[in-house]
Amino acid sequence: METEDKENPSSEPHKLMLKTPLKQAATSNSVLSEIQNQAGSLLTPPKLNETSPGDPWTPTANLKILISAASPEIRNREQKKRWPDGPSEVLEAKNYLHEHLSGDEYEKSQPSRKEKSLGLLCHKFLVRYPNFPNTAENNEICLDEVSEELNVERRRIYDIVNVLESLHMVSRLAKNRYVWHGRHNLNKTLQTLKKVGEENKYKQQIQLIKRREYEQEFELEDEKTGMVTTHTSLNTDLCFVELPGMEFRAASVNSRKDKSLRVMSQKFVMLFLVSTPQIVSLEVAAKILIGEDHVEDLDKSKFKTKIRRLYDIANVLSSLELIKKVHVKEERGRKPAFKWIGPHILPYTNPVPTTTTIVPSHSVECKSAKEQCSKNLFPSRGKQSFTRHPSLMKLVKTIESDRRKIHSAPSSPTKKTDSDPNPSSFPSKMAQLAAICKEQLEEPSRQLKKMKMKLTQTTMQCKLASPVKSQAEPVPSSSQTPSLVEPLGVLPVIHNSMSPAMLPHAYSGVSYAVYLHPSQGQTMTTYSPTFTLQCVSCANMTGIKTSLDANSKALLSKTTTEDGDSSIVKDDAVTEDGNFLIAKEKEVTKNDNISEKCLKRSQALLENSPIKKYKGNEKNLEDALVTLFPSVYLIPLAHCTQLGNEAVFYSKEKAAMCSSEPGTYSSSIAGLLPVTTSEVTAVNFPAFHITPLKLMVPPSSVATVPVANGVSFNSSPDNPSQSPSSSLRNFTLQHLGLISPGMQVSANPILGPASVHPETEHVSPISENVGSYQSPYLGLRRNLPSGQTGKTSEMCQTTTENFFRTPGGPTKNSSLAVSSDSKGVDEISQGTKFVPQRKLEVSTEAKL
DNA sequence: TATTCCCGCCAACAC
DNA sequence: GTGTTGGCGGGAATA
Repeated sequence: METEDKENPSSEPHKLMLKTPLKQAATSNSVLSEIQNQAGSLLTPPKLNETSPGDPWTPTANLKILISAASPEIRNREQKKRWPDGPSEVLEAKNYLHEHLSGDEYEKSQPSRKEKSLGLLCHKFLVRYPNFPNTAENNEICLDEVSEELNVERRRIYDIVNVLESLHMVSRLAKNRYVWHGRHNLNKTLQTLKKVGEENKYKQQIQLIKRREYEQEFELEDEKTGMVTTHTSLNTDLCFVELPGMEFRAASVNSRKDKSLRVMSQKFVMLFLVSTPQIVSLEVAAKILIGEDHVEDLDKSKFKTKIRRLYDIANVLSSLELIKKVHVKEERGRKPAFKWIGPHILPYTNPVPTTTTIVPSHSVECKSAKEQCSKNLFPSRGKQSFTRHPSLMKLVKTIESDRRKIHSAPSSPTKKTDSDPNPSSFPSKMAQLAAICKEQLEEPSRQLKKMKMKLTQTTMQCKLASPVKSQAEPVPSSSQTPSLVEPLGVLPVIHNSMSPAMLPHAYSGVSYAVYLHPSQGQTMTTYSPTFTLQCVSCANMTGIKTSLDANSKALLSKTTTEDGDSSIVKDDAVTEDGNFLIAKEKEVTKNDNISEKCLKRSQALLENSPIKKYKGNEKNLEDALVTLFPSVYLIPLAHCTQLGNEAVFYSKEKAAMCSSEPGTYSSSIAGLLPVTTSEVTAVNFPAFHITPLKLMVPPSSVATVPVANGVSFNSSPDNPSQSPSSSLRNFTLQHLGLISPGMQVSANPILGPASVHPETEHVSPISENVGSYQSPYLGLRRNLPSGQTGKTSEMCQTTTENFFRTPGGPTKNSSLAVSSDSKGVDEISQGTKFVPQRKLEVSTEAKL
């Protein structure tokens, strides 16, 4: 039963005409469709119901259309009517008419697939409406009308509208009627989607899938099919994400939402927003979407169907210029993928009192910011418009709570920092950690006073060296000099990879807060033993294993642009709507010259490690995902203080960019501050020689203080032998004063030799201290209940993201400079790079 | 051959 | 019962 025939009588002839075997007729229709569209719906039946009995699709009507299109009068009239900014459109129509009416070609040519593609149709659809419509005006959309004007089945309009609705560019008013919102809500929607995507750990899912793919490539006997297995699905079962005032009113919202195109679209977008680089292959997306739809039902046909739908969605998103098609080349061939070209959304960066963002107060801010999402999802004013999945409700509640606390002025960490540089004013947990550090280092309380002084000093230095400016500066190579800040000169400092904004402060002897970003738990940044800075989660061995695997996959899946750039970081930091920073997607690519054998070998080593026993324990894997805290940030406290009022923070993006630098060997998706061995020694741990090291560790990251270089940093994934127990042991021993802080009990018999970085030979003992120093916290972290920490991690995410945003906003340019300028490290480390990867090539193709 | 995705059947749902 | 909505998959066009 084709209901369209019933509900849209006038379309029936059209439909029949389309079905006609006569090529010419079909061509005419197609051309007419184009003409109608490009000319601004020249015929524009007011409404389908009001369409004149004279069917527009009769030959006579077609002729009228052509005449109308060619007539300036009619065109102008219609243009005024429908195209406020239509001159260009009229020109297009002219060209189109000229192109199609001046010859026989168009009659001979068939309407190609492209002409009828959903993407083009969506483009036509979008052209009809302004990006930012005047909300005061009537922006209603009649689907019948649109389908009529665009000369397509209404079914196709549904496809478009569903995707647009998923982005809240339209919302349903009533049957057959929608209201056009344009891009007014787009950023907010993307922001929300990103948050929800993070909450649902899509990033981890992607990595899990990639990891399994990788394992399959190496013929792990346990793997049977290429399909996603249950452990790849975190079973979040997302429902449609709403925005206030845009509650969904679709008829089938309750029954079909699970497989709804709009929900799929949202999930698809989430994948882009949470992944780094923001390239998502259809295969991975399909697996994830299927996974959430109960993987047990998965079969080939389901997969194919999902792929089809993803194509539909992707075409619309492409028309919206949010994504573009690329191809990911792998060993096995080319895979279709899409790359996010829309705004880079930094979740919940909407104007927040700057005084609330510097130091994350663990108990308050770190309850995190789902509230924003929640408020977006569910306006407090009204009732929910449709049944929502319980899990979503749960999520929303948490979000609401988090947001409330983020915006809670009294808990503002910045305030404390600004008003009182005294470390004692930090949140209690931070203070405790700092105290632990002090104790471990056998540094008396005088260090605090010293730190105060240095903070003050650094504040002045910060004023001299604008963080924003410095961020924008290219990072000098190893010879980089701390321009405005006097290096303490305690230890040699090599800045081949450090953020320029941080360097001066680093040299200034500023105390650094070591922060591990909880939101990047899956993005273990190192696999190579030679990583100079490694992020560690020793919460448990499972965590290590999982993160290692995930990271290896992340590395493997690093994409390289078609031109073969091995390190590309783009930054087009802009602001949009003044609401939040939008940075162009950063593409961080890894070196291509690392053989997979190395990876395999490393994995084999891993397999031999005690971690192996966890393999196959899917539950553990999932749990581990929650407990990973791989990213590290070194935050000059003075810097933070200084920048607090400027609402500029160190961003994980920045860190991630830095991490892309060869010298860091870090995953592009990891947030870390790339430092060389020397940097770590001299700068990042001034506490050992200069100022107290202050650990600002959110509750979720309590135990993770991963700062070290290759060898000394032996609790990293590349050192599987460094078990949590080892870390705990070291910490305990050190804490009890049984061993010195610089001592490290554990050894790395497995990867140790391979992990020797050329520079590590010159590593001072302090570096080693660093390595051992962090272990205690890893141990502490391990003691935390995984569930609790995982949740806390999430809750802290938003706050920490804000907090650690790079001064001056996204400053990936500087990172780009870093990449290009840091040849020293590159050269140094090249020989020992141990970055496993599966080379992926991304080639862009202009879809339309 | 693989990828892409148009097309329309037809079922769920609302009225 | 009628109309709306949209999941779904065949299969053709395209690469």
